[in-house]
Amino acid sequence: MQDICKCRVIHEQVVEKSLENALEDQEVEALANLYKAYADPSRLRILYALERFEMCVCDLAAMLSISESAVSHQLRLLRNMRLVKNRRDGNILYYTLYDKHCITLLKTGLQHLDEQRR
Amino acid sequence: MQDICKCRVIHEQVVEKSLENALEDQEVEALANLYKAYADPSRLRILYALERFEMCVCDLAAMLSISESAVSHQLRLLRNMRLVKNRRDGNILYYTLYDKHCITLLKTGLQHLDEQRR
DNA sequence: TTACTATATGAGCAGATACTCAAGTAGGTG
DNA sequence: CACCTACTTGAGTATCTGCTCATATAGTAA
Repeated sequence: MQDICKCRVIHEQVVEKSLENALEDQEVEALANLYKAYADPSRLRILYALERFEMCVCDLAAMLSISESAVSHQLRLLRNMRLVKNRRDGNILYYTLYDKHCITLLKTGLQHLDEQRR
Repeated sequence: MQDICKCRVIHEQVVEKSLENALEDQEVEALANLYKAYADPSRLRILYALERFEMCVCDLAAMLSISESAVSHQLRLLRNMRLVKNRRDGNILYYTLYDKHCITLLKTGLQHLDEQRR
């Protein structure tokens, strides 16, 4: 009567066990943010290109056919996520992947698509 | 003069080569959509739980503490992306992962976070 | 048939996201 | 110093997203 919970649970044990095993809030949040970083065509192209070449902002803008400002905004996000880093040479900033395992998730995604196509 | 392109390209060769090597529009789009499917805490929890248990909509709703309608919307997205499937038993729909490699991308993400923590 | 259960679906809305534009900053050059 | 270049940043905006609510549908049971 005073139980406000409207959940009608059909398989209570399953729900309990999955709650025991569930990821922590913080971890799920961080994981979702990681995927969000990859969940945009422009950012995917940036990461994919930076695997092969060190590039500056205007190079990336030319490659993507979008404004340098737009690229810069995306790079900030990727920087905050520690997926890319930059080094300064004069007044040009050269961007590269933060480290090698940044590309692992991208390749796993491509593989997933490839396997799904069959 | 009649060249409308405003791109000032500093490293023309790099831009050319990355364009040659670039992913196709369709492929990038599909890849971004795949990551989008994983880029939400509720969906991540659903996928993570379904790796271990077959669950119905109201079980998932109870587990996530969100409405069954919300779960159903998310499941539709995951179904469309071929990440989950269902089987009917009476009037209960039991959801499972579409196949084993649906969880590969999730585990790769978790590994990424783990390596980044160091 | 009617009534019920489990789920799906469409409309609507608040918040997030990806861009543009304008202004700002850091380093180089005259 | 002034001025330029390469880039960053904040505000504004159109679109997208994830939810709620109300309604619809598929199967069960009487």
